[in-house]
Amino acid sequence: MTPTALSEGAPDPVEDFLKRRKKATINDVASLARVSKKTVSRVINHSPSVRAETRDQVNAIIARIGFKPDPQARGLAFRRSFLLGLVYDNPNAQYVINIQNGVLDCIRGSGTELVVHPCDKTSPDFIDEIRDFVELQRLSGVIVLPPIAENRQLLSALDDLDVPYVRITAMPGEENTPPIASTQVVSRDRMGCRAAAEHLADLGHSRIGFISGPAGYASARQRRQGFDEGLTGRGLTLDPVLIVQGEYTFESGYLAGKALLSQSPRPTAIFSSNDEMAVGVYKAAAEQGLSIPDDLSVVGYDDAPIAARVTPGLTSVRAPIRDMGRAAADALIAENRKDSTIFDTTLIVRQSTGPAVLAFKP
Amino acid sequence: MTPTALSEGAPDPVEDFLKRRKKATINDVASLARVSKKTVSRVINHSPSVRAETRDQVNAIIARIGFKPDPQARGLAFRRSFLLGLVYDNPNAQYVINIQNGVLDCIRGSGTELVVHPCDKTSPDFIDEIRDFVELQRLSGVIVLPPIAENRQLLSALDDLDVPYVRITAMPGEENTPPIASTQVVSRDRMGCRAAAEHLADLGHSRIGFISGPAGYASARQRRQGFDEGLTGRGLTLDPVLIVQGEYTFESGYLAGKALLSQSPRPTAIFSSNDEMAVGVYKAAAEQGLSIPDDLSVVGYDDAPIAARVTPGLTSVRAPIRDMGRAAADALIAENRKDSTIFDTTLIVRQSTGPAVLAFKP
DNA sequence: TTGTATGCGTTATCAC
DNA sequence: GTGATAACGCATACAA
Repeated sequence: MTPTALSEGAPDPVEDFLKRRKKATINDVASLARVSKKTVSRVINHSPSVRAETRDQVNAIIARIGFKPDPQARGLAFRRSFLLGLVYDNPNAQYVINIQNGVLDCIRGSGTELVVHPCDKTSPDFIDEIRDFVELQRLSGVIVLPPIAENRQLLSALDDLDVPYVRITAMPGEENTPPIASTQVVSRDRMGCRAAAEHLADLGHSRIGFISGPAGYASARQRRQGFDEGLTGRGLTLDPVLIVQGEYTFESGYLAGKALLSQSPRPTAIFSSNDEMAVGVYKAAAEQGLSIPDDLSVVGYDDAPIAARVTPGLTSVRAPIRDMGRAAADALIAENRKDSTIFDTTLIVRQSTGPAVLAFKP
Repeated sequence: MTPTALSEGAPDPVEDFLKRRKKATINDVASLARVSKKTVSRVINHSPSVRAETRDQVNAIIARIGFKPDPQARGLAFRRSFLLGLVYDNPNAQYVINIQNGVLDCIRGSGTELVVHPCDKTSPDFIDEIRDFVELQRLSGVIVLPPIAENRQLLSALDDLDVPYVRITAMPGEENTPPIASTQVVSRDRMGCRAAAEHLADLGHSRIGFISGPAGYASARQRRQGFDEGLTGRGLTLDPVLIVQGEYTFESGYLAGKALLSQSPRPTAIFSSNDEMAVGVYKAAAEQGLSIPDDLSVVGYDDAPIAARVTPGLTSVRAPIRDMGRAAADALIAENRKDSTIFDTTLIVRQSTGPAVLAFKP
């Protein structure tokens, strides 16, 4: 039925309403559609127990007056908001925004919005602060990033709040011992590091430096383990003298690189547990007049934007971080909640790695 | 008064309540404090018309049972949420997260949370989409980033919504012609670029390449203008042949650098309108066997993390981006709403710039 | 200074 | 299948 087909004398109540230019509420829809609020509510929430005819009629009104349910009122009644929370204490801005972009990819147009909430894991009321955030905002889901995704206190607090949450981690299962039983989005850090080790071994390197991540980080453990496995597979082992602990920062990578390169004989290759530190190694190498990859091969982890920008391009292990963010959000938004998702990591070979024979001048 | 001091026979109603382990509401506070909901509400909202005695008594109960007003219910009644929106369509992840971190610095502990909402300025319903977001979430404030902070359609849409909003821009006032009259957080892009030009001129450079930002970007115009001013002050001018337009991306910087360096005589210095492109110039220079700064001086803009990480360190103009994010949030949160804030930019000299005399071998 | 009744916009209960 | 009424948790208008 077209509105203009109505008798000219009686003005269309819908047109009448539109002239008022007021934000439409469920009441307006109800009265214009000549049904009760509850019926409108049923239509909004796709309740099956509405006659098709009624439903279409209500939907027509909704479309005409441009009604959108108020998330706050809806949330109040539902006892939950339509917000996802991103909780992290991670100094790597690039990592955080990659995840964030993935999450945003997923929720775009879904009616759910993303609230970002960094925190300070060294604060005494770190847990309470997050608990308040989640509880107060009545989040419909929470995404937790490493390293606090490995914090058992936090996890059990989230369990208590019984809010759906997803952890992003580097090791499947490991920290999921009871009572923690959350969904995980996992990257196979070991896999890519194994490939990195094999790549270096195949280039003839045997004197290889290793810059690890900070103690207590699952990613640091996994990368170390993967690298070990790769070397072992090639009949090599990591010389304890050539292992330096870094902090995932540029500065720590620089210092570690300096320390490694001052040894005699010096390593012909260095694996750095992230790109940030790898670029620190670049600086250390430049200071010593060493050229990459001729005098020294370098491999990083993350395949951060900087890896493709430095000269020479940095060979690095890529994890599909944005995809992981997307998967995390999807696990929280999707109807049928998924189990954990696991992502492979792959070695991206650029120009920072070359044959050991060139570098071997003791 | 200590609770335990009460008569042992009559159990403390507060203790009684705490045993129930239910989330406290304003009703609980009211009944335990033996006042009406309204009085509790007054205390929460710091109404002056509450007797100090009553206030303290209510606050005591609030503290004991750990009551926190529900933002959703509060928002519903207030007709606004306690959320700030960050709206942007900016490919520079580092920039976005810097702003974001500044905003988060400011709102931490304020009870306000940040909702990030990227958008697509090329989409046909770009404006509508943002309007819906702001209206539906009843945001208490919006922060708009460049380049869409210069989009008049968007600005007037925000004006219509009469939501407090702050724009982050590179040029004070310019695009604030009526009816737009929003608060601005401004960086003096020209200032730093003027300094960059002077720096290069003082090093003896006169054949200087200039890589601009994309057409239509206020920042691109301002940086160009500042650089011009700086050269003019030193009796130099920009050779049109040595001006190439970039897109603020690494790739576009690489191509622009390649084009500039293929000229004969080639420039002895290149100013790039952001760091991303400047690093592209590094790559182009390396390919041509040119060493920085001996054969070529390079200056960037942003002082992004990468500027300090590449070798040699990139001389770059620094804008206090995080501070600007903080200022933007502050303008929206603070009691007495501020006017626009303007931030200076400064030249950070590193190792990528040197005397022209060395580079001058035509 | 304090309380009562009512509204904010939606959903849940339980009738019909 | 549909509707009247009471939540949801808090704020405002108006009295007292």
